[in-house]
Amino acid sequence: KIAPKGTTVIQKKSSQSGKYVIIQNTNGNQIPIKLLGNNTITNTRNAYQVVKTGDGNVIKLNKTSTAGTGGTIVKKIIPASVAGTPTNNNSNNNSNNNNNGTKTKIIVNKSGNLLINPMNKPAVYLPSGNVKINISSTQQISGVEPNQVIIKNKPISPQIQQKQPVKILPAPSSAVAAGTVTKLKSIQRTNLSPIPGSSGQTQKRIMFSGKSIITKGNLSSGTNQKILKLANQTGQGQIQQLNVPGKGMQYVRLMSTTKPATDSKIITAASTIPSGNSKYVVQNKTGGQTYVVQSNAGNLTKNNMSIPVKQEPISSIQPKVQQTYIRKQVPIVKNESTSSVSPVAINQPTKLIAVVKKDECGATESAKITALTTSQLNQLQGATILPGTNKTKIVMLPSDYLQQLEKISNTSNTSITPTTTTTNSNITTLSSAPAASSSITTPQLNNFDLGVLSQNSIDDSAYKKRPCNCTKSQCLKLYCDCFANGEFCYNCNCKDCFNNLENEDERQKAIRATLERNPSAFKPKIGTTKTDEALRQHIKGCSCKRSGCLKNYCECYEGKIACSNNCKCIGCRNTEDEGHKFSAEYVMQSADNDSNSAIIGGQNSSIIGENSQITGLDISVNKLKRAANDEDENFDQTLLPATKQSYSFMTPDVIEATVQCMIAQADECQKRGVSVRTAEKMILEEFGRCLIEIIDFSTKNEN
DNA sequence: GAGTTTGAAACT
DNA sequence: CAGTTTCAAACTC
Repeated sequence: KIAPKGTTVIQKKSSQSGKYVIIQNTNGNQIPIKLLGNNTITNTRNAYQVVKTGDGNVIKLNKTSTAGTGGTIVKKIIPASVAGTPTNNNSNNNSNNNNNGTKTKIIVNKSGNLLINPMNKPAVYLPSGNVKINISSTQQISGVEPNQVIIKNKPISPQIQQKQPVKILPAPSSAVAAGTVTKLKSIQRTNLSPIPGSSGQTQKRIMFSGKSIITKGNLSSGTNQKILKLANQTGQGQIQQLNVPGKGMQYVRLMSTTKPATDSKIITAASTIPSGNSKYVVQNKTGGQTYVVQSNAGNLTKNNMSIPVKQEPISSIQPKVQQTYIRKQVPIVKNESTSSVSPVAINQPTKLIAVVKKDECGATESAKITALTTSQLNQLQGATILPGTNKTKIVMLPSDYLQQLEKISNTSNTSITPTTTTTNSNITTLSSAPAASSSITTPQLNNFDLGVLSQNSIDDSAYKKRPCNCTKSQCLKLYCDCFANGEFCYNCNCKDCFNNLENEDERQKAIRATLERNPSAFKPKIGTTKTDEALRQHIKGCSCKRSGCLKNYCECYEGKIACSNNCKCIGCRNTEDEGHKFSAEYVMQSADNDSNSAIIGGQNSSIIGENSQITGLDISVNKLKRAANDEDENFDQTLLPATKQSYSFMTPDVIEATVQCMIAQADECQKRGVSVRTAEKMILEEFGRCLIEIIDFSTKNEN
């Protein structure tokens, strides 16, 4: 940080109370600045001195002289509580100061701003001409003791003071670029009109994690409690990790903003869950709100592209609905890069959308709603019971709890043993109360209570982030992929990990340090040229020497792009000229084990896999695969099926828009009160219409 | 799964 | 900015 202009360091001083730098301003006033913590006075350069404080701040001071023995401590730090009154008080027994306020002072005003009066005038509260230096409050910077100040020429950066849910723009992984990774993102909910009679209905929100079934409220007729299952134990006021693929770990906090609801319902009943579709629309029976949108990777696009889930401020959705829980996202770092996750004020209610987890045990995929009795709940260790009535409790369980429950149900004959009922809809209840079971498994769909458009719940793959294995970097260096992607570590195998919320301070420091080294450190490495959006290039280029840029050591190869002039590689074979060879080689190498093979091949690929319907075309699969990786101008792109087009057109925005249309259609269905089957049909037709538009657009817009 | 290779990141 | 070291992933056996 740069000291006020004109100041010079005249002495470095240590005392029992710490280290000081005595600076002299243009008026000859000597001002001591106490350094912080284990600060050190480091390099003395020719032109300036650099003072490094304990927290990593650097004060850069012009150096004109080292002479002088001044350095009278003019230490006048007025507590904020009393600093509101202009004062001339210099009570630190400094001989060079008097009490008439004519000497330079350092005061702290009410706002916690450090004021230095360099004009040798009486110190008054916020006088013009004073140098105003913002300081952080001691609550906001760790390691800063009371009465210590950090001098900054600018306010503390917002990401320190306010944790805004702005995420570092992650560098797109190669898999994402290929459009093949199952990815859960956010979808903005459309305004869904409430069902009449919803006014004043108290509702709760659903919290969820990628591995959880989350539901809440009591069932339509049962008196049992439901289980919310989260990845980790959590509860109101506690922070819960949510892994939002593509956005990394998101941390949410459950907070109560109102009294517990007397009776809340979100999922009231389940109908038979058909398979083969792509989404859940779960609606409050009485409130009329659509709460849950669940997509799965498998069906919507045939490319394992998943449907995002997004929060939306509740105020724009249902003002009359009383909000019980809100979601707070904790930021990673402030970044001007766009992010689909908008900052959310701490106390701003948000709409939460739940994801229903795939039943890992069942042969068929299913959603699960579980109900337990109080006695059972009391025996659930690790569960957090959220406020609710006796009839309605929300319980959050560790992610593996359902499995535990299933084991219990299979092995135990104690009172906790639940009655397991599996219905056609594969909704399993664990309850001793038949009423609850029936309420869950009723095949009747009441007023679009639960329109399940897809049976393919999201499995873990939808949340999979490649775990890191860092051992020495504490996951705070770019060596760590999680950190480099702006994500928290989650389900990783790292040691001494600091890339988590518990070490947010350290993490923020690391982020700042990384950005200091390279301001573009968190930006995508692979961008597009200005002239050709389709031509992706590694911005920095690789520097491979021995791999020929034909192995995943090479970032270009890993990103499935050819090396460019940006590269400094030696013996590169990853070029446009060798593109055919490279691409074919790549496909042959990767088809077997690459998860991306789902899109460009594989037995079950609906596009160009062995069972593909288009294999009859006079194009070999390999040629298609190869061409999909080529920029071969001689290759007839129109021969390509969705593979190529999907890169260009199935962008997140397009997918999001598509799903929005489908949600709107669902809303329309609900308004009309059509049957579920009709609703499914209408929504699928809407999906088809969207696809036609996309295809239409793609054929008209080659770029 | 252990050991080696590789190249980006970090450091000097 | 160049050279070296560190690091974690990719790769090999």
